[in-house]
Amino acid sequence: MEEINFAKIEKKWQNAWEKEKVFYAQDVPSASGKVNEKSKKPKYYVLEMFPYPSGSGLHMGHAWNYTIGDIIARFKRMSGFNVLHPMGYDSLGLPAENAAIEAGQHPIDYTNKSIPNFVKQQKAIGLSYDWSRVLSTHDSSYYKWDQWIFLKMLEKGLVYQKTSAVNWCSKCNTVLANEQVHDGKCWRHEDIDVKVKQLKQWFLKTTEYAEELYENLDKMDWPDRTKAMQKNWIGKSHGTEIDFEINGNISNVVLVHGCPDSNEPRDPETRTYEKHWRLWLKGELEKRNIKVDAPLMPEPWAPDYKKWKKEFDKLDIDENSVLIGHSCGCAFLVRWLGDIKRKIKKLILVAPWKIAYKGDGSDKDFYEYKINECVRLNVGEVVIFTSNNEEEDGKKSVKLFEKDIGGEIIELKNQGHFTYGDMGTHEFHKLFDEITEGNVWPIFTTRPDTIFGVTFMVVAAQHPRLDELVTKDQRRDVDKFLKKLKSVSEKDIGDLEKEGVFTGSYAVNPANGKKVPVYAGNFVVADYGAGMVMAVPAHDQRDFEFAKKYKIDIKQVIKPERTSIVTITKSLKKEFYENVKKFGEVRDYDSLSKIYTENVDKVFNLAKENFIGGPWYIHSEGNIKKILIYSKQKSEIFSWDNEVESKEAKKFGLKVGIKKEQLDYDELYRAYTDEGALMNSGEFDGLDNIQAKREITKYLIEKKLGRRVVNFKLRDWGISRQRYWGTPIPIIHCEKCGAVPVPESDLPIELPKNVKFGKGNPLETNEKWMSVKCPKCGGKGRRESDTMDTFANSSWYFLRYCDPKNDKKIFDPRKVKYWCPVDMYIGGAEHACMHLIYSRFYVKFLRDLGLINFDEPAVRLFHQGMLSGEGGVKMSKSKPETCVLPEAVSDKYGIDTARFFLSSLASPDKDIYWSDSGINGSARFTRRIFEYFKNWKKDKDSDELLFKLNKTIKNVSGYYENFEYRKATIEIRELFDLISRENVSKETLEKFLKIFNPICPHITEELWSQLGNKDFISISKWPGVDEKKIQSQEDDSGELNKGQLNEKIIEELKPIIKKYSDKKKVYLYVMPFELSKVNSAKIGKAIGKVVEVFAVNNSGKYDPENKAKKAKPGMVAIYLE
RNA sequence: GAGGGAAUGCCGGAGCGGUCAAACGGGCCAGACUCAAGAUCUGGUAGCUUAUGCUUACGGGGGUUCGAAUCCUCCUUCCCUCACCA
Repeated sequence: MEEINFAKIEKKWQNAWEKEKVFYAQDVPSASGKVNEKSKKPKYYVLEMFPYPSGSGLHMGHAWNYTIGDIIARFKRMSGFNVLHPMGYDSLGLPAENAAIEAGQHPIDYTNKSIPNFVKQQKAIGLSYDWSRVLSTHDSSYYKWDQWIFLKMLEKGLVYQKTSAVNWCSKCNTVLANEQVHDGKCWRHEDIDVKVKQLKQWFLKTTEYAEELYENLDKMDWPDRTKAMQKNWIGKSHGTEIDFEINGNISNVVLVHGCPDSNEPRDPETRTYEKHWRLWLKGELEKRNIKVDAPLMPEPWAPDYKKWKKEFDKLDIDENSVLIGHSCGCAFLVRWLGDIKRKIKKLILVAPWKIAYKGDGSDKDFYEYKINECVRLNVGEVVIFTSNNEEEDGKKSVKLFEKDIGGEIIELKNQGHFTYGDMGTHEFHKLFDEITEGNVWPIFTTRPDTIFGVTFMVVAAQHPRLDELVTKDQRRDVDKFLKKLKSVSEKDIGDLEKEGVFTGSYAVNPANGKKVPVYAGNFVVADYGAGMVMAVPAHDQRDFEFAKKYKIDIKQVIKPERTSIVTITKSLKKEFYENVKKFGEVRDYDSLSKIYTENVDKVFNLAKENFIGGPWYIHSEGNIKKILIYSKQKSEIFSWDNEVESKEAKKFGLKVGIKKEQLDYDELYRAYTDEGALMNSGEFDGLDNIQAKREITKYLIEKKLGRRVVNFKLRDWGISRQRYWGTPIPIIHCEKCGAVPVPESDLPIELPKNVKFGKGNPLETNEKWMSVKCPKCGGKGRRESDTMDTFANSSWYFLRYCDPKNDKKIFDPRKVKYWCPVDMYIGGAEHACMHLIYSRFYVKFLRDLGLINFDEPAVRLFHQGMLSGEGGVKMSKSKPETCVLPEAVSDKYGIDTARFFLSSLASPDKDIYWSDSGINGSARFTRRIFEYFKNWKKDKDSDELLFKLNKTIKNVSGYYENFEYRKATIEIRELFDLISRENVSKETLEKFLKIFNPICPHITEELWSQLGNKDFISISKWPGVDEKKIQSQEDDSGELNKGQLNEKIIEELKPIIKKYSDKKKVYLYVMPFELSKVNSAKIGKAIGKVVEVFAVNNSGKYDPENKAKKAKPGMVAIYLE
């Protein structure tokens, strides 16, 4: 057999396609608005995820990925679509930088060398790309628009900067996204432990779109698993946010009263201001378990520092004390603090007074002292209350205090000197709030129904506000715990035992006012929800374990109702039933119930014999509707109901009957997390817990103690990378103005070539690039040296393909409107959560910016499977021996043979293996085709062939549409098998080539020209289907021949009648239009039974078992009686 | 623990309640052509048997149905994703 020169054929047609721009998509609409020919066709945008061009080129696995898209692009193009099938390179980013460094080259040089190599290889596979649209993200004309989008997001408030703990890979020398960390290891370096580092980072507010990102998924035609993964990632959960008051580490509140003027109304009891807020405040605080010290000072009308000090020295003051002074009390308090030099949490001065009254020198010493500067250092927080209508001296005093100890001044309206006379009330809520500020912790829960079962709280060990909760006594224990925690590497977090430590603080359960301890725990995630959980050990397994470990109360609030239905086998049922009958006559359902009730023990024993497991119990409930038997050991409950079928049993059975003794948690080894009725929950007792969720939430909302919330797991996207090879973030840091956005007109900020690699961020090694003028004030500024995550580039590239060369705008919205969204997006499943969420986010942003008019980037998404080498070895470019190279395959078998072989292996979403013997089989086929064409002589087609041809065209079209390439190859083989048996017409051969073209473009193009065609088969019209040819053949085959329906029915009935010879009458149900064709007498005669025929839509038909619905065209439904 | 997917002859892999001992390919076996091998072509490839026959078979147990690889249910096993998410 003659050898076919595949290389020559491939080159020939690749060059011809290129020269004639065969695959160039026609751009529409043009700027002038003129509509051209191609725009009249429907558009189809098929896109494969663009690669990062590695220097080592591509292997067969990559080639296959692109081929998957190419087949559909070619099919669509022939089917009359204006197809956009572009290719580009994700050349800017970490992978490329790493590869370049490894190769010892500058990333620019490395990339510029790699891309042409990639293009060459891709062209050699015969991919039908529009090469005029190729783009590379490292091109500043591309990443200019990354920067532009960043500025737009900044304008819209979707960008912010914050210091945050980041994942740091020491090998990449950069920050990794959460998604890029697997098991505490870098996604690119499996040997590198990711470390936690604190850095100032730029973030994009992806959370702003969390709701839409989540909800839209339901409407999208994407693979279920991808949608499931994204849903999981975004993690929407509905719940209730409940306010817990935790008066954390306030060890006590100390109140110092002032010295009322002699003419001021005075309270005889307290010797201070009359009806003062002091008493009200004390009461309010004590209600909340906060200790209040409010000593009465000696002779307030003639205050003496030493005497007062003596009184005060008796009090316990520590770093968690809050000290409040009023009026002259402030003067004392500050002086005293200067003397004792102790640390306190907070100092609140209300209408402070530090100036002696004119003309009265007696207590001058009390007021006019020098404030010790250590006060400023020792006091955690200072707040000064004053009022607009305070006396001049008072106002002066405020300034004096503020000068020496600083603090926040709160000026209230018309409160004078904050006495009853000035305020008109003894309630001083602003002060109360100031003391308890931040003590309300909104806690997220999905189980508000268990609120009464809360017996402790757990705050994340990494919670930023943990310190506020730690009391003096517990400080040491907590520190010890935290230290231990840090020594454990993050990768073990999953296996970590739940551990915690008491913080010393107590929270107040808003439902019942009970105090519960607050623990710090290693199992609470700091940045989800509130970073603190309400723990219900009786009904949450994790909490349960924790409570057991630390011997915390477990309070049950849901009564278990454990039921499960197990269907008992027919034979067992029968046997059991026969035995039950021995106990009495069974006439009907009630009599059966009676037997059960009266013979509980006997039935019980019988059940024991008949059914597996034990020991057994029978539970009855008055009139027995069912017997419930369960095995305590297996903790399962079997139910059997004579009347109710197993299907219904589920509906009916679950709620009825089972009474289990209340679970005793001392004996219990696990929490009860299933449904049940509430108990120990006050007014909510007895409510079904599902209902209770609603009711308790409603109650909390009414009391303003909670609210319904939706919580997301999705975090904002940290885009900062401390790397060179990324889009520079368009920000200039000015000494005066802070972070200033670069004006749009200055874009792009190009990456400087002259940088040094090795330590830290290479960009910072180019001083010339770094130092710039501030765009705002013209002063000294430095460029932001962080670059953007590579996913920023790939989040919108598919839009740029529509208008890749536009240097005025990111793209012409009219062009994008025509082409987008992408109709078919093909890429690996590994991008399900990163790239595909980010690009959805970008699309939504650009839509809200008014640039595009659709919501999602791609209508359909397809994940291809992986191609492995012979024997299942993963192909890796770093291990050349594992790789099958397209050029090698091409030389030996021709690239079309490889395309055919891979298509025939399995559906493209499955993982497949390369096999040398397998491709031999495909090579046999391609050779046979060439062989046939060589010897072919024009002739007429047989009917059988025309039937097969048309049927194949019809089916294959559907197969290409749905990525069922394997089935396409099978039918094409079958068709060719028929063709090869005879000499067929030219038309048939041409049609055959056309449907074969998407998979094997080169050889079909070659054979097409051999048949004398001067045009390209690749853009020829897809063959039509002659339905008549298919129809007539099928009729002949007798399958659905309506004239023979009677015979068919007889044949069908014969075996059934044989089997059920005792039945007298046969009812047949047919489709209405077939009724006339069915002869009941004829059939009846043939089978020897009485036959009655009904149309399925006949409402008067006799059909006790509702069989009629089973009838189908050409097929009757049968009922025997 | 949560979610998603899967299980078919020697292998890969189609399978629409009846036309299913189950497409197609690979492998293997036999035959043809050859001195021979390869290539090519033809046939076979669950068992009994050589019949337009029966039996056993689509992970296992049950069920629905006149009829199940296909529908329901439980179980087992495997793969993937997320994983202390309150």
